[in-house]
Amino acid sequence: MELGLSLGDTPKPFSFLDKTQELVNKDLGFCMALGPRINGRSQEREETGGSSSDPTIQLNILRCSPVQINQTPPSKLSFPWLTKNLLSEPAAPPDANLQEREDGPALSSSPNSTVSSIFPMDLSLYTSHQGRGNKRDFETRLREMERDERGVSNSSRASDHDEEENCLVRKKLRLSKEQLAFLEENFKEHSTLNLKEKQALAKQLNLHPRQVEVWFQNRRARTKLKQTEVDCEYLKKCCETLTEENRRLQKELQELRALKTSQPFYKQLPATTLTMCPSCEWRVASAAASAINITASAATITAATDNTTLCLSKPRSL
DNA sequence: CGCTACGTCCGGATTACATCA
DNA sequence: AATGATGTAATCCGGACGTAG
Repeated sequence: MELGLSLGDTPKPFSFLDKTQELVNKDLGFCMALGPRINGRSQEREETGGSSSDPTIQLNILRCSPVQINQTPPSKLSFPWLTKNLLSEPAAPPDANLQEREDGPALSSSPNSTVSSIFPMDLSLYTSHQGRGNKRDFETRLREMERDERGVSNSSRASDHDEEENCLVRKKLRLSKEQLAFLEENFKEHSTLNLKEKQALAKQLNLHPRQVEVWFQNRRARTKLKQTEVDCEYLKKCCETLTEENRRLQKELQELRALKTSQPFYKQLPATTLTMCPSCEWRVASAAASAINITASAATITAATDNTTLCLSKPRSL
């Protein structure tokens, strides 16, 4: 289940408020909607990826040929270098910035892989140099390594791991513009990945599946954070509006109370108080009704209605 | 059928590094 | 060159869910 937070680019941040407009009109409240959880484990997504514990399926996926990838790509991308590079030896992506990243692991295509990555490899599977690694961390990495071993035969990665292990330096990967664009395009299509998509994406980007997974997790978190900020702004404005409304009504009420003490009978209301309802807004009528409750006896109202019929009549659009 | 252990994935919080002003 | 701010990749942790025994 997920919170019913709508996307910020919609004119109305909370789409479900359409159905509860009356509620919103009457009360300012914070609403949450519950809906089916949409993630990698949802029915339709999961069935494309198969069981996560099925190594056979993983192998079949990862061994697909470039042609297969082109036929069933995870996304309908049309990067100029994508098709070309999938079918040929990877050339450097059109990014000068990538040339500067040659201090990292060099781009290398796996001799055992039929799919050449379109991006330079810059793995950042590192060990903790501050003794922060724990059993869980180790197990997680081990799991990734094992999965990679099952599905991806990439000798260069293994050597990179060794280098990292020896260095014991935590390096932080900076994804290239192309990698980010590629990930963003995929994220636009679906914000979660099943195993198949994750591995295919990792292979194309020459990253570990874990890195792709982490990127999607962080991306979802950023999206949610951004949306929360948008919703906060919306609620803040609602709050300000209602505060102002409340202030105005309080003032009206005070004026009416003052009138009541000085002039107990509506018959004697000055004309100025009657000019406030040329459009007979329900709020005005409501304020007048409050005044009635406060000040008037039935007899007084009866007497007053002669002169103030319009103001005290039932609001038109209540 | 219910229970338990295990594996996996996710969200949220946090850390740590790279980059920029 | 030093430094603080910022962005973000990566980690940690707990919860939910599915599956096998």
